[in-house]
Amino acid sequence: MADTDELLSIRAAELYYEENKTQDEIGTVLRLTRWKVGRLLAQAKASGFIRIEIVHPRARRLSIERRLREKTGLTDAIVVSSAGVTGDEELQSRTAQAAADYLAALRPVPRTLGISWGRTLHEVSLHVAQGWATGVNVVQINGGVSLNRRAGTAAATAVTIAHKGSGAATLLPSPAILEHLETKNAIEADRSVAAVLNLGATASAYLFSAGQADQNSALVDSGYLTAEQIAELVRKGAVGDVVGRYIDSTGNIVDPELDSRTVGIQLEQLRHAKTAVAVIAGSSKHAIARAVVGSGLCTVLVTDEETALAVLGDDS
Amino acid sequence: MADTDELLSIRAAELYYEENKTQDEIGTVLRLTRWKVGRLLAQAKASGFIRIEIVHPRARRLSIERRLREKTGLTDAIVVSSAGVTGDEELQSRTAQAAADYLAALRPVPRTLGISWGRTLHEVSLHVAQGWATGVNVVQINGGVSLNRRAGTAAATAVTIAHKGSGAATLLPSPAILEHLETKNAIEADRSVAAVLNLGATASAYLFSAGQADQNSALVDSGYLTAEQIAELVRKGAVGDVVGRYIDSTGNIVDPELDSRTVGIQLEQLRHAKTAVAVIAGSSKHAIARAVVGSGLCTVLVTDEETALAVLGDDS
DNA sequence: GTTTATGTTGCTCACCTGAGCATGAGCAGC
DNA sequence: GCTGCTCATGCTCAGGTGAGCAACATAAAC
Repeated sequence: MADTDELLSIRAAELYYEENKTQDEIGTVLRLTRWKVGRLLAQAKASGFIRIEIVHPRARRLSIERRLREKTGLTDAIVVSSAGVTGDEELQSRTAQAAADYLAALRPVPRTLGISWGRTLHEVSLHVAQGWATGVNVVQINGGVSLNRRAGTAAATAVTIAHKGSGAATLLPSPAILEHLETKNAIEADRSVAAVLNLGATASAYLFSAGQADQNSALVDSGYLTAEQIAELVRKGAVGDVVGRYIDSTGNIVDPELDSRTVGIQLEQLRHAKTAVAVIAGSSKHAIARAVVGSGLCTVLVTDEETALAVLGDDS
Repeated sequence: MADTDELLSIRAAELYYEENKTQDEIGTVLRLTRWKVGRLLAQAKASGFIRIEIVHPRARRLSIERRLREKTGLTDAIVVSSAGVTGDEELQSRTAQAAADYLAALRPVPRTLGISWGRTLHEVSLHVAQGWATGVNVVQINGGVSLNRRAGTAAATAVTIAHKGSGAATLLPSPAILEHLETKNAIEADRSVAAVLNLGATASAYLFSAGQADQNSALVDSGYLTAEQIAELVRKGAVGDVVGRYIDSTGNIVDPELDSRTVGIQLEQLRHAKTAVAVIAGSSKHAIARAVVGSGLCTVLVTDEETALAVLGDDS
């Protein structure tokens, strides 16, 4: 009986969804009343036999967003669908697009926006809509200019976002990590750097990404850290970095000594920010995404479907 | 504008399908009238952004069935969905199930049913419902008893289907292919064999499968042909076999000499049958399925989604 | 400036659909 | 055998939704 009903509900679903017949017509075909058909259809939906997917680069997964808001303390969550996606490349592009859209729709429009840098943020900057704000002040919140050609993109990211928002970019003229603590203290004390750091601390919103702890990290690429140093950090429990600071799965700094030589905003400042938007996408960033959300480093998470599910713990 | 509308239609679709909101509610959220929302939704559907899949082992693809009936001359077509399928194994099992269901629902119920043998038909026999007919006569239409242990299943297939239909099985006591033409003529002339062949020729319905032309063929497994012989047949244009007879993509016999040594129903008899049900599933059988349908060897095709699309020529 | 062709918008209406409710069959316990 | 319970069934009714239509805006052509 239950078996017959299941089969019937599938037949009904075929006629309803694939042939666009009305429940009444289906009733005639299957010799059922239209109410029975309605109930079978409801049953098919409830049993999960009907899968509705929105296949579009800019499609979002609202149900996952809701669950994220409810289960974590996030103010907001943006989850892009990964239906029909081919690789991590596209996933990150979609997520960057979504982050750019979110930034443009953010209310109140931030007067001062603190941003980090990296491949993700750079892509976000490319997608930000022209005229997303009027007179915004974009401030870098972690060091990274110079050192090699990659650094150019860090500045470009800030400048592009600022320009598209009819504003100005304030760059942080400092390396991300210094070799000696004294140098770091000295550079932070320098007026030009201190001023930028102070401005960053007062930003009305933050937009940043996170890096996974492996040899593909942007910090390795940029020459700030070696693959060996990363391996050592991983041994100590590091899952990734936020604004250049490596954290473990609970959100704590992994290596205080290294951290003391890192120039930029403190994680506590991010934790206390009213609006901190984290953009994290890709299968390699599940762990760091979890750590960021779990330790309250952001109030808003922009991510992809799989990463969101990992944060929710649905991948077990 | 078209771009804005597209994005809007995606947002609307998300709210409609994922959040189960009414079009009116969506209108309020997106600041649109409910008619505009309705139109956006229709547009999203028409553009193919909404993909509705019925995920169930026994789900069928009615739209493909309809296209098959229209584009080819088939009386009927059964296409099982391959949504969420893991391998060819499961695909064939689903298709066999569907074929069994079709047989049970066939009207008028066949008095005499001619069947071939093979892995596919054997699986169909397992799925046929108890009591699918009352007093059916199941006749083998191509040779294959004895020769090795595999042959046992050929008899079992016929017996099982007959038994479940409260009837008797009539086996064809002959090998599939004989080495010498004289032996074949002699065996065909034998009264016990001739009687079965005559009975098979008068069957009110036929149920058969088809084999691909490669070394995995059942005819190779059974020892009737060697891998080299198959290779030679392929060189001559063979795409597969139906009731032991190898055909090319246009449905013509590839090797008349070999064919003359093959015992069983003639292809022309199948072509003139009022009801000839072909059960063909799996990625390796696309070519033979195409040949069977294209040359009118069956009036009904039971297959899987991918094979059906291949028959329709949608894989180009 | 006027006209015409085209596409968009908001509406009416008829139909489709889901929720809630009354009915009656089937069944276990007394 | 009767009672009370559960559950499937068919119905009423209150929305929800799509087709068709008239009004309107827009833009190209005259």
